[in-house]
Amino acid sequence: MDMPPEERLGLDVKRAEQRLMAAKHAAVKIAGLTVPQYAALLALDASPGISAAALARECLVTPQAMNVVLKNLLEHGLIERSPHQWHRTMLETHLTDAGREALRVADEAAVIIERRIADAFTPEERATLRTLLARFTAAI
Amino acid sequence: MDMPPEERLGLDVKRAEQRLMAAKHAAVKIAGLTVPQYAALLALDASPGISAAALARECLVTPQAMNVVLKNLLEHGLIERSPHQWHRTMLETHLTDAGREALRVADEAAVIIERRIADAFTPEERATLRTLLARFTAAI
DNA sequence: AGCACACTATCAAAGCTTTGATATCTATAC
DNA sequence: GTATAGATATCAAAGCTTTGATAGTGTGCT
Repeated sequence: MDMPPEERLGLDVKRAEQRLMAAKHAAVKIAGLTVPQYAALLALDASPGISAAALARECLVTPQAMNVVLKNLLEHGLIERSPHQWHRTMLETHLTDAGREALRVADEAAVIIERRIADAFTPEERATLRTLLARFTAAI
Repeated sequence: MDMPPEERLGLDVKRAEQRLMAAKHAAVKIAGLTVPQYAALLALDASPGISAAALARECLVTPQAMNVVLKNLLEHGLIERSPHQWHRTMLETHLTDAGREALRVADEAAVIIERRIADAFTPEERATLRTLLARFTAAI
């Protein structure tokens, strides 16, 4: 039960991620999107016609979670899903024009945040942070 | 729309936090707890009788979110809440014996993870990581 | 051909989180 | 004494996430 908070690096990572998510949430909100929706649209734009399962892997969530996100995007008319040619068990997902527009607006705001973060570090510091975080992840 | 992923540090932080949460989730699960429940019990153990609102601030969540967590803990008999003496609008929250035991079991497993992470770095590296993460947070 | 394995989608349950809105009580200022 | 401001709890709605379970479909091995 005794471990000084100074050594609990988990808290620092969590706090950083929490602040990042809060900022991104506010940013993409102006496009009427949530962060998971923005992430899905971004991946969808890079890989048109991708399946929901593949999209889930890309976004590091479970297929069920992605399903809910896609359901909401569908209801808002930002994507459309159509049955695949031979893979009858597969649904092809594509952005609609409204989806592309929402993504454009959201990405504009989101990039501002990422740029502000990136500019706060020198290239060497960025590399150091990435290396340390990679070791952090690997240690778990 | 164009920003090379190499410069998007947010992804690295998110991945690290995600892996950390997954590991902690598995750890505290053996005590029948979720991570937010574990965090609440930990803070509750450090500050007996604290109010739900104060607990929410401690755990960096909204009072509503904490309310749900406490409701579940209450149903599982891990905490008890009683009206405050003069602050009639306040509820004092305390751990039950079952709560203390669950916290003990969960913390034992959780500390193993934090220790494994801490041991993956030298003290200087730990300090560097904390500094960089602080600047990361501040930049947002 | 037949069978096992892997992948896809989807339903259900449980839980966390947020924003927004309400009601009550305390404390401080006037 | 009253009024305003701050704090507390709580209801409701919307959304994300996980684990568990079900069912159809494609692929490759025997």
